[in-house]
Amino acid sequence: MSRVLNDSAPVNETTRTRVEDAVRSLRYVPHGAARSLITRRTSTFGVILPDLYGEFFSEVIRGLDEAAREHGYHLLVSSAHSDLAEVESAMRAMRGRVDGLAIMSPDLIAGGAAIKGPENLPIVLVNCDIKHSALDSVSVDNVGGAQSIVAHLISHGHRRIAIINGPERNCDARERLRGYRAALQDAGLAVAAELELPGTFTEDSGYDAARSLLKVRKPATAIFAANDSMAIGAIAALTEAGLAVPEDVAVAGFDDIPIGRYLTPSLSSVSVPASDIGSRAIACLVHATEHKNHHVRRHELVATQLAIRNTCGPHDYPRRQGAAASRSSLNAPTPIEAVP
Amino acid sequence: MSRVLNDSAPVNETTRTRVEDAVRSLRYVPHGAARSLITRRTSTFGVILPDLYGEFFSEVIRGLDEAAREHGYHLLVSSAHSDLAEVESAMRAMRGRVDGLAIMSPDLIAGGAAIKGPENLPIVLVNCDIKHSALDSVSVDNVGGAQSIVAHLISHGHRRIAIINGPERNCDARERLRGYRAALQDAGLAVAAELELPGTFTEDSGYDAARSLLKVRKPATAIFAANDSMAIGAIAALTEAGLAVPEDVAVAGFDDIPIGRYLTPSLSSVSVPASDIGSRAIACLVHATEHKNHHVRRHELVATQLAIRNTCGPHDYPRRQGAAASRSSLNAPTPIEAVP
DNA sequence: GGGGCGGATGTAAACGTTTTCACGGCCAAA
DNA sequence: TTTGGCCGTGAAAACGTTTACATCCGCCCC
Repeated sequence: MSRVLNDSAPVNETTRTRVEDAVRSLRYVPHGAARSLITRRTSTFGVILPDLYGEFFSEVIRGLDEAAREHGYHLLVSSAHSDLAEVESAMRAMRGRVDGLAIMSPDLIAGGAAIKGPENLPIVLVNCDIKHSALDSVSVDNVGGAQSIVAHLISHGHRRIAIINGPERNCDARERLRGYRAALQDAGLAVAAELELPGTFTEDSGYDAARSLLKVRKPATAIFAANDSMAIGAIAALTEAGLAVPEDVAVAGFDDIPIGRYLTPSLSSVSVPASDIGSRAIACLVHATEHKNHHVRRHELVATQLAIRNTCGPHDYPRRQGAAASRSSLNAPTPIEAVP
Repeated sequence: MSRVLNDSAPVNETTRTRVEDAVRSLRYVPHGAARSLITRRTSTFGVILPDLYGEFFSEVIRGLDEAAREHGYHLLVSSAHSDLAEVESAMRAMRGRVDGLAIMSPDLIAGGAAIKGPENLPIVLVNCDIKHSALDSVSVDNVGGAQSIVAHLISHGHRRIAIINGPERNCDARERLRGYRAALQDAGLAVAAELELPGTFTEDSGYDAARSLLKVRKPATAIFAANDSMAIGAIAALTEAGLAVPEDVAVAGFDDIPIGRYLTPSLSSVSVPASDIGSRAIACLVHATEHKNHHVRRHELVATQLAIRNTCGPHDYPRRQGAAASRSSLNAPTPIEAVP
């Protein structure tokens, strides 16, 4: 009987034990779908992912997962959705199976604008471009992160700083470009078109971009790559061309992938707390379901941190903390510096 | 009407369009739970994960996810389950929400033996210890992989080869130890207790193990670490002690984590096709559901590959393929060699 | 012209829960 | 003694689908 299982009503002690015995002997387990049908809640949040999720997304998923478990929810994942139609089809498939939806789709053009829940299903946009007023959102502070690290390069004395950009339609890439430009303007430096190179977030595209950058008349003394993979490719191209990093050209990336600290020289980058993104997305959904989706929408921006290492030059920049005593360069993660 | 949506019966063209119009105008979306209830299928597989899933597990999940999508299934994940009680509680929570279950729990002691589905729910054990006859299983060929790479070290002329082992209760660790011993015995070498060091799969434990190994009277000339993290820690301890890798001591790991190829010297290891594990687990579940769980059980072993790089010594071992022309050491993954 | 048949559609049962309602005791208060 | 409320329990409705069944109509064939 449901009353003993859920403590939903007072029940006599003798019948309680009688029911419990029966439950045990029949190996009875309540049926989730049937319960969801009448209860109108599933204790499950849906997650819609882009095609290829690498390190970053799997960290986000971990954050989602941990926070979901903490709040007593499960996760129903559905991946490989690059365009709006696919996302909508996935949303349709999840109707009646989830209490809320986290959509991660950084490549979606104006994705948030067109997304519409079937009824009043709570939806949180994770790392999507549009701050859609009807939907919650959690995003990385790409602008701030890019701006900080470019400012850091500027503080090293660099005046000609190039950027290797990400895909045009990717919102992260667009925002990092904005941050780059903002940092230049803050320092009174001109934005030069020949120093803004296209890229596709792949190592190869970083390599190609750096090579084409070497052909510019007045070469840059520093390169900001919009992600770490491209930074790694760029460094390969530079060293191949006989240039030393960071002595001849400084390099900085974005994402702070784990590999970065093991490279020689170790890669300066912008660290984004990926799992925090996931947990904050879940927090949004929990809050939304508690208010039956009648709540004021939130647009959260999670702060990045500078991960200053060796590819951006000697450490004349004031450090927040001294270098930790370490056993070897191999397993000595560079201390991370908070963005001011 | 369900007939037009599912094409389950012939329906007149005019009524079909009439229904379709209504569906569109009412923004109607079928309710998953209700459908599952009557259909007795959910198009969803459950995945039960251990607490902290790193690189390896997130790759497995990707494999699961891709294969599931390919077969028209979703994934319901539930993590943080280190003991049997927790796993069973998770299984209970999934009753009626999934058509099958993939359980990954390498730390479970004899886990498979006690696991029992509520009804006849298809279950596949992923990387668990016991080959339980009533349940399908997909596991890494830890024994074969360890045996291969230790044999490789032996082929380099090493006679005293140490192992840094993983946690006692971890089945991967136990099997890798077995493979290590088998390789030694195949080569007529004695198994020495002082060369088998405990570890916990962490970088620190590898560091500690290598340090204690240096105190042995007749030190080893090669170290096989049961995973890459410990290998990295061990290398740190060796270089700190003034020993050169691989000249003084050769080192090999297991897992082939991406960082390995970026280290200097790059880390020799055993590559396990993590995402294949996931897709084969899904294949098992699909096969099981198609046969209503009345099928002969499978116990699949996925083969590993040797990833021979620089920490195990000069390449006098016959290579299957020549070194690929590469731009730089940074982005030149060492070609992977198939296990014979 | 009637019976049978097949295509199209309406109807009702079923899935396994939760929740609401009603009922029967029982005790306290009037 | 009657009335009202409370506790415990059984019965029934509801959730939103699918499926099996029944109905109806038009048609062909005997």
